Amino acid sequence: MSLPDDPRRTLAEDLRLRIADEIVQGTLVPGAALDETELAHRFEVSRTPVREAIRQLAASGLIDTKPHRGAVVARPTEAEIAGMFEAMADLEALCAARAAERMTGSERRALEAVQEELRALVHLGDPHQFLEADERLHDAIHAGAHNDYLADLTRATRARLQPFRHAPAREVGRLAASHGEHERVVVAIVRGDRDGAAAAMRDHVLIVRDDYGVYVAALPAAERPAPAP
Amino acid sequence: MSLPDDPRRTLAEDLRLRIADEIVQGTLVPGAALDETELAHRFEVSRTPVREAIRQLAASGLIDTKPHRGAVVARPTEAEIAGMFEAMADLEALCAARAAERMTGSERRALEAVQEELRALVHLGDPHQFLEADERLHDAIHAGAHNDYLADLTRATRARLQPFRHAPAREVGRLAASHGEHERVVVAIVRGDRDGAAAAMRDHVLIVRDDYGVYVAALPAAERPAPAP
DNA sequence: TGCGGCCGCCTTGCATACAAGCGCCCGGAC
DNA sequence: GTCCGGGCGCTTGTATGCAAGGCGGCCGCA
Repeated sequence: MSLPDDPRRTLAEDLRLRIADEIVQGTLVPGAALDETELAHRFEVSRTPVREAIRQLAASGLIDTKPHRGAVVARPTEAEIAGMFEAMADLEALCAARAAERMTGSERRALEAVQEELRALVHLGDPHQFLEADERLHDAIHAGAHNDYLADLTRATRARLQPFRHAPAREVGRLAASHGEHERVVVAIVRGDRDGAAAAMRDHVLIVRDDYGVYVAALPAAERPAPAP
Repeated sequence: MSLPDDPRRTLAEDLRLRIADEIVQGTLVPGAALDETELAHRFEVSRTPVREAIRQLAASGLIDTKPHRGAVVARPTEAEIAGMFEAMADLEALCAARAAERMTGSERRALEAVQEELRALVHLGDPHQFLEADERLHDAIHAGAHNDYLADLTRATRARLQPFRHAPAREVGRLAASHGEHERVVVAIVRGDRDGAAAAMRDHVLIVRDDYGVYVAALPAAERPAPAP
């Protein structure tokens, strides 16, 4: 199962990607402890590359570490999550605005093609495929902004919030609504309407945030994000 | 000289701060190689904590690493630098806008106090002290936005660009001009003028970027950032 | 019986030893 | 003379061993 997939990469880099994946996929839930020895055994490597992977993930914010006390999957407070959602709305809006100004013709066509895909997937009602294509749509917009640094920041923010966007997004009603919100964004971008694209994207992200809020409120208190640090 | 300053922190963390400092201060220039063994000797530690520090710095973007080929201080292309400046303008503008909306009364007064300090320092003409206070002004605005995540992103971006903002900022004429630009920002924030604060801050950052462009153009070709990746 | 301090285990932090990849240099051939 | 290929050295990547710090449990005392 855990053979060294790609001998070109280093073990530490490989582990970083795998652990990050387990976090954003939800296999490792926020608050879960990351035991170096256990991870080393699980991936059949020594502790050294595990430690390096953990350090990198800590720097990227996905996990929290305290000296001599180990690492846990980051478990931000409600206020921190709210702040990250707000920042994500701003960043995504910026990307959309820039994309509206700068996308090439073929980029705009590719964007519309993904949106068409999403339209089809709404009817199929498969949340997994839908979310995958949704990610591609956002990715196309980030790339269309033609600013790699901004795109990286936005993607990193999405990754950090991913563990908190998972469950609510699976509600069926959400798919169609999400598609409609995207429609406004895509139309504005293709038309070159910078401010419209930004506004539509911001609204979309803020709706996602509100959905998350509703979802959390329905959770038993023990499973909610920590209210205090 | 290099005694273990604070026994509470781990060596790796300490090294990370020290190396980051040498980069933003300009002691380690973009493109300089970071030899693990050499750093280990210089700081009188083993390679292990050095490696961990390097991994964290790589994750934060201050240095570049390639497998089996070591680490160098990040040396972004001209296009990448331009993109980071653009993103910084957007981020700082966002912070300013939020600060205009959300700063408390005492935060606004503190902001004005720093601006007063800067006014005095312009006349003294000491670039070092001026830049230090300038940093405090921006920091106060980041904090005033009341969104820690956004503030962190903005500060990280400033840190990454710091090596490229150093030299041109020392021109004497720049100080007075910079102070004037700040004045617009501070007045708008204190007044609660969200859009005005954002616009003024964006202008300020873009002027800094343009100054950098002029500075680079005057440099001998060999010392300029790489034009291609 | 409840509380506080001490001891020991388990985990992380650091050092060192070993392996493996990459680049450079030199030699040979065209 | 130039270009290609192989060996050597230096660097990074990984494993392992050892030390130190934190936390929980246990025991003693009030």
